[in-house]
Amino acid sequence: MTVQDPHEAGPADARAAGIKDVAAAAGVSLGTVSNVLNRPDRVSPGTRAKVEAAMAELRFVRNESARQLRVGHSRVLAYVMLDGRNPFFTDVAAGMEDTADEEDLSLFLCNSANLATREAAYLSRLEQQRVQGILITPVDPGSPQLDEIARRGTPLVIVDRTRPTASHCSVAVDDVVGGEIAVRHLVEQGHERIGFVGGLLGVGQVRDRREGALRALRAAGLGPDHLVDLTTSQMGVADGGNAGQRLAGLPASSRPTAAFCANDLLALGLLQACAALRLRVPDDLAIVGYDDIEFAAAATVPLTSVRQPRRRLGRTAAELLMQETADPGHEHQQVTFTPELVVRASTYPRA
Amino acid sequence: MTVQDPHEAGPADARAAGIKDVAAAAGVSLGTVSNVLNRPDRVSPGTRAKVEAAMAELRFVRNESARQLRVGHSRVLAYVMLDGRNPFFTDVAAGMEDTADEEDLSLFLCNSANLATREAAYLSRLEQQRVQGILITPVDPGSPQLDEIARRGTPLVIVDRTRPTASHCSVAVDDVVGGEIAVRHLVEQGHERIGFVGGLLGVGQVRDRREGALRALRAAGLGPDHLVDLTTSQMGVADGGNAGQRLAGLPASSRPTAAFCANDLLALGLLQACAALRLRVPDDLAIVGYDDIEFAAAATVPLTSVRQPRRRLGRTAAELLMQETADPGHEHQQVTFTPELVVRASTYPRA
DNA sequence: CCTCCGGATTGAAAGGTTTCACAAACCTGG
DNA sequence: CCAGGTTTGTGAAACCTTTCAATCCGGAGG
Repeated sequence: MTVQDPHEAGPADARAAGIKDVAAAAGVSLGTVSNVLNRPDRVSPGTRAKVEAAMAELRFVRNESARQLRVGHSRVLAYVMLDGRNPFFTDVAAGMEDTADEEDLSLFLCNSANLATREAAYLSRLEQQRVQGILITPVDPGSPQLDEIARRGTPLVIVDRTRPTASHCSVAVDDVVGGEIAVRHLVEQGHERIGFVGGLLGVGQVRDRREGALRALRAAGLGPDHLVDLTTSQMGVADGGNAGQRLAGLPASSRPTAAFCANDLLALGLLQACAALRLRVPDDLAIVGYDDIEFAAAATVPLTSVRQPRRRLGRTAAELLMQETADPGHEHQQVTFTPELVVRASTYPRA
Repeated sequence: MTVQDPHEAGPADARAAGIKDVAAAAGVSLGTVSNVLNRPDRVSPGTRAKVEAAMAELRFVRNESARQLRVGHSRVLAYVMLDGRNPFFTDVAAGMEDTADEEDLSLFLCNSANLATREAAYLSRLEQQRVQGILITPVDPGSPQLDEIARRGTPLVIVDRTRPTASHCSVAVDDVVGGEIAVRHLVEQGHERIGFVGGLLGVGQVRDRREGALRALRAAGLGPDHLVDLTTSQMGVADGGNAGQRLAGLPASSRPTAAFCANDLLALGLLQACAALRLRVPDDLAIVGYDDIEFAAAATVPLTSVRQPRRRLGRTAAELLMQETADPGHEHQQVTFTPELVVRASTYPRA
């Protein structure tokens, strides 16, 4: 076990040790060192120990590029997320991490921040890196770049979006059902005039939720005129507050007794506005949000909300990706989850 | 520009085209194709066009592993963050992305989720990948793994933590000052008995904030007995609510008129408890939080909070990393930012 | 017409690992 | 003591790109 330079070589180590140096130091061949790395069971305990000692001594760090060049693919998965600052996506990512851990893969997160150019740059870089697979919540689900990547052989799964053609696996949550259970709950509480607070969210997620709301009303024998639209330009807290102002300004005869918000930020803003306007929640106005973000439960009046199985969404997406990796010729699957309602104080039964 | 297989080869393309195939298709040499890729100015417009056409035709995707093997380093930066679900870290990451964009590098995010083993796995994988540099908010800033990585030559910058020895660059925010400005503000509002709500946050961040609080009291001629400790086990919303219960239970003579919380989640929990306990904020209890997360401003009573320059923190960390990459022999720098107070309704002047 | 020059292009080496066919050493049981 | 089998170790080829010294070519200057 002789080592070229046993003294703690200066800060600038001559050159990082490779498998070759380890082999020399341990007095074995290249192939043996490689075996220690990849099939330890094929090498006798004695030599294995020698090799491992040499690796430690030389501070050997395996060169992943070389390995990858040889074997053709890497041990990493990537999730290109739409908005890294939105807790929804980080929760989805947490689910993917669960699966990645099990498979002993690394998950790298890329944040496109809703910028098509940045998304494109990430995708291209990931493809060049020959990552094992890509998970993505795309800025534009219709982008041809997604097809090209899949065609060239990198497995790709679409998350929280769907596309007309079944050219990829995808996982999503049924937004129509989400809207339906939210409003059905309100109807069951005796509400008959319901405000819908929502803006223009990409790809008709808002539209679907509204559609579900209408369906629930219809099931209760109530027409579409029982849904009062309070349209917002964005989907932030401020927009919810704004909608609250407008709602409070309606004549008592046409003012809703309950509101269904297309996401929790809107709902929180609405809640805040109610406090300012001296409207009691849920007595004067019941509120249902969407997403069940952490702060929904922590609001001054804990918020009833439609919960999406975020973590499971991520888990399933990653599992689909694994399937596709294992069998490139498989049938693409479109998995749809059903959301559930979490009832809290903001819709407790009216007195 | 002849191509082996011009018909849209079936879904299973024989084998991905390499630089060699492109060269053949374009009727030029390997080196020329490489030049088109790396020094387009060295090749005549005519041939360049030919080569580019061939690349498009063959759907050439550069093999990053091979490139990297040759040149020795990659074009990616990584941020190993402590908790991907905490908006603080994702904001820091956004700042890093700014810098990475400018340098035309990719930033990959890794979430250690506060798990030392997962962090170790990511670090080791990143080192094997020969990433250009690592940014990290470590689970344990004292971990020797960090030193080893730096010693072996991968630039590494510590984010939002400091360590005793100056063996790395680091960026952090001055928590003592943060505590000081928070409590000074409360003292200026006339409060003389102040509750400190905080748990055991890693590496004495909580300790520093408390230290700053004491300093502010001292500066106002008030002794340490004017700080009432409400210690929590964790730092979540529930813990804040819990602290609120205890606070409300104190005899009027010793009950604080204001509370300084070590983070905004605690503050929001406390706020919520106050509503339930019929304590008016800020009249009966003024509240200052820490971090100024998005929901601080959106709370029912908007929260006064200590804001850290998150994005700038990330930006600066990445810049430091760039410096270290450019000049490996440079002096490590410890950059410290100063937080600022954002005053909102939860501490408006008492009537 | 020859030389020389500079820009464009070429060809081969190098980079670190994995893989695989093969050799060596060892063991088992007859 | 040997045949045959198993376990361990070897060495060279292959993966795809970049780099750089060398070559080629067309034209300017003599």
